[in-house]
Amino acid sequence: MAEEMLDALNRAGVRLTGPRRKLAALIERREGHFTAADLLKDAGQRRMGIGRATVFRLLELLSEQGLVERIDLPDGTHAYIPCEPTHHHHLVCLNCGATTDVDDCGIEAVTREAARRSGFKIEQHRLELFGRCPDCRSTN
Amino acid sequence: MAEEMLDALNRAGVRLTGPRRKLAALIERREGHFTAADLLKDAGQRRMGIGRATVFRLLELLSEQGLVERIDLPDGTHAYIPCEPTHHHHLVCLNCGATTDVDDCGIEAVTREAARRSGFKIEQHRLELFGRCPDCRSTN
DNA sequence: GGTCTATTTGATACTCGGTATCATATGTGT
DNA sequence: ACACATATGATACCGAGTATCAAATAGACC
Repeated sequence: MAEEMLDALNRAGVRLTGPRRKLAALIERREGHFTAADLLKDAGQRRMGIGRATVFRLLELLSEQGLVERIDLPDGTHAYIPCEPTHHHHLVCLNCGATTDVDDCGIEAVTREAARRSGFKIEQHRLELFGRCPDCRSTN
Repeated sequence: MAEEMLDALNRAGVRLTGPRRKLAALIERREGHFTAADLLKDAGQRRMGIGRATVFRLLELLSEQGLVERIDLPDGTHAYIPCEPTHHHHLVCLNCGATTDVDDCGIEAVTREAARRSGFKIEQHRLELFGRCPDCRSTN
């Protein structure tokens, strides 16, 4: 998956620098969603001298390539989650932070219906689902 | 609608202070979504000496009562929109900022399907639809 | 209406996520 | 190995939101 990110950076025509490789590896080791601060802390603990700005810059790049997406948690904070660059939605575990992607299981119909009722022309939508993953569901 | 807000504040057991009345009136005059900064500017222009903190405090109160909801625009910024305190979703015009509410037109089925596929127990969801309202659709 | 007190207020200072700037370091095509 | 465009990290900055706290005030009681 770090490979995937580096490939994507290549495709985007940017350089494969040391900091970017290191950060990609750190993102790979993460589970569930994470914040920019989490990544920065990871990097700090390993004494890689990686700057704040670099972290944000990489997250922005990856997000342009669709390999990472920024979501808004129910408590209003922002988090990033690694994902596939196809259209999809996210399921986020409120307990452990695990995420999975779900593809369009019928949302098109919903947006069409909403458009019909409101007269709007709908161009984008965002659906986020929150709950408990199978693990957290059983172990408590 | 300002009435509605003041009623809700009453119901919540908080005081109906001057600043709260004034802000409720300002929110009423707004169209579409607005930011805390917008409100603050409105208040500033009318030389009501209303503090930053007060604005945020009222928005929080109203949001607890479900009369205002904070949404995340596609560009990542936060905005508030006045709305009814029932479960619903928002349709936001990307051109003029107008919003309307749409009730659950089939989303339950979508979340059930996503739950089935993923094994998650879904507890909350958030759906935001972005597009062009009837006016902006025709006039450009 | 006047008094009293808990609640609210606004000023100020702060935190936190994210961005701008800019001199220095480094990837990469040659 | 070179040259130069791109990326980096330090620093300063910005804007949304929160904490603090002394001064103001809503509203319950008389």
